[in-house]
Amino acid sequence: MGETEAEEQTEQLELIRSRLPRRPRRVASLEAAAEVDPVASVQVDTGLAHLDRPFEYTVPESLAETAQPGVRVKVRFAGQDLDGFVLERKPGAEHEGRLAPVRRVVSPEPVLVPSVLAAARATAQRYAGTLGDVLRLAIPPRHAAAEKALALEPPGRPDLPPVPSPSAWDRYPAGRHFLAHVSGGGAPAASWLALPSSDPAGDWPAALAEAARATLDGGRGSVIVVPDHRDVTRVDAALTAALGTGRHVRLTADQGPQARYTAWLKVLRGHAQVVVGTRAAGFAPVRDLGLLAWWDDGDDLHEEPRAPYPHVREVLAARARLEGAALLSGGFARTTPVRAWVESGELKPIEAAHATVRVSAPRVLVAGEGTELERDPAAASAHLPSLAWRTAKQALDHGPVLVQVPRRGYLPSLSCQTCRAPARCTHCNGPLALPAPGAAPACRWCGRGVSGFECSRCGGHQLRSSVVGARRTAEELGRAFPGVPVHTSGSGDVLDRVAATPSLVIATPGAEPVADGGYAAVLLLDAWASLDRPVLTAGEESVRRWLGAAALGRGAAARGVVVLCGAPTHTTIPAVESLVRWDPAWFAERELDERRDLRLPPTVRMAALTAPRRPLEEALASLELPEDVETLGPLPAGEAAMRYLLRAPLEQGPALCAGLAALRGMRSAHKEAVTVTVRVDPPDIGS
DNA sequence: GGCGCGAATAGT
DNA sequence: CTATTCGCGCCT
Repeated sequence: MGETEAEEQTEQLELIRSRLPRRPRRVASLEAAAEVDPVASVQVDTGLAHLDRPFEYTVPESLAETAQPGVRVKVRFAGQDLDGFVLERKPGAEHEGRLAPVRRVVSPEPVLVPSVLAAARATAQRYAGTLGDVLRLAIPPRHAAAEKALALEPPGRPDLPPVPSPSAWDRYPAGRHFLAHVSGGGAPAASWLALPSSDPAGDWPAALAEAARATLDGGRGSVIVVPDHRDVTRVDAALTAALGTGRHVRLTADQGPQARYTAWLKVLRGHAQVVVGTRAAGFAPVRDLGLLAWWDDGDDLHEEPRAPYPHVREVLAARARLEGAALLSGGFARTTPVRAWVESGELKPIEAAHATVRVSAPRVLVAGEGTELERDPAAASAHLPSLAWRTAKQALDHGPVLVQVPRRGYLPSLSCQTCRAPARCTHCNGPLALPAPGAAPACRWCGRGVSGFECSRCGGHQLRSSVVGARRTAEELGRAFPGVPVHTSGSGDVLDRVAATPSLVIATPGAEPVADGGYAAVLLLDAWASLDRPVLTAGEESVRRWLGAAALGRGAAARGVVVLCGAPTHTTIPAVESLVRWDPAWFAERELDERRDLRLPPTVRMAALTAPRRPLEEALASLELPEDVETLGPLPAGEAAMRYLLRAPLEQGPALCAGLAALRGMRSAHKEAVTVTVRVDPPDIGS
């Protein structure tokens, strides 16, 4: 049979092979080593935590010129050909054994520049991760065709357009100082609270572009990181207005390999000195970096979802420190981490005077939950407070109206329709929830389905979903305002802009389209649901989303109105108050004070250690921790896994991370079967 | 992670 | 004594 024949063939083959002279274990480089600096220190991409360090190789004479620091190379490592970056060339080796030769220079392009290497190292340390992991985030995959197609030398450039005379920074007294300082080669650092502007020449993209222009006037480059693709488009347009064409590039993950690498190469080769992009752009190899800016610190898109999960804020701050560049955090709201840096003096506030705020920001009204619902049948059918309905109705005579609704399935918990008590499982008292949009309610702890719900407080039998999905809301609202065109913008289908003509725009947070001339009114629905989310950041996140939508409305001077719906009215809530007063600085300060009292991030450093019970305990036992680290837990985390939270005072953060990095190295070296996940600054820790 | 090496083990 | 397997440590 075929099988036997195949076996015989294999045997024969093996016989032949065994008679051939044995291949020497190490292929000695027949070629002489380079005369100058014959040793290269190479960061080899092994993917293994305990091998995350440089290894030395000899540089053959034929690669002497091309194997420069920063280039990609192929090297033999543990019997396989691996990729690596040349970190440096040197006359001699520290390694005492025999060195293998660099096998190939993949491309003479020095893609790993010293400044980016330094930032990547700092980032790896900050997050207890490996340099290899960070470099994978920082340097896009090579695209040979792009490398070949792009000219080596920068093209000649036209003069910069004149600087616009009313500045987008006019409303912020400290803003002009900041620009002058950057322009003069300094390294100021600031947290800027932006105000709404219906005029594109005065809005936040224009302000960021102006900052980049001031930096460029001083001979230095800029990196501007924004949360998403739509923001990139807006800032890109503003940069074109401020710099003309050819001075800036956009850098986003969704560009496709060739376009992305081409844009990145333009930065590396110095063709462009200004970059606008999403989070990975934070590592762009801009020459003579003068300014690192990011918009909307609280947007979770600024957090990289791949190990070691760095936040743009930390990457940019590290680069600013290492390169002596200015740092600018902009947003309508201020997050607690940014507030912490304001408090420590690392960032100076750039804020408008109260009088300016009153004119620029829209008027904010609060419609209580449930009140006035029944008086207007049209409002009731749309689940709108009557105040919100009347406001929208009036505003629709003057322009578009934005309705912000929470993301569908975002808060899937259920409550009693009658008394609003959280709905609990009759078996284990766990919270009831809709596992998926449209699915039957079930317990989040024991997984049992719900049959015949009865509220333990009032005996009610009706369940209420805290969140009304965007689609349903759109239909309901359409009926409440007959004859008005309705647009929706949400996950999957996001609108960039809407016209100044009357229309109803239903959007989820972060997907709100910009309206020409600003919205006549903005309705923020389900405030209660937003505030009640069981996460630490529920308050600041609510303020951020509300301000983000409200800032698309016309200012009070242009009769812009915002109605916050479904907010608790029986008590004052700081988040609500800060929106009404348009005072995000006050809220951030208050929120941070509270976190400090409770020893919660960002006033402490936290890390999560997640694994099945046994390896988790082993890992914790072998972990060498600085003195004041508290161990919290373990608590169940997902299926079959447990989680410890480690809490350290900020000054012991580096020591905590060093311990965690050592732990990962040890587990990697010992080939532990199960992975222990380490995450510094874990998101979604419960409140 | 993969591979080579040496110790341990089973087969002769 | 040799063939095979297994576990450990190293990788420049």
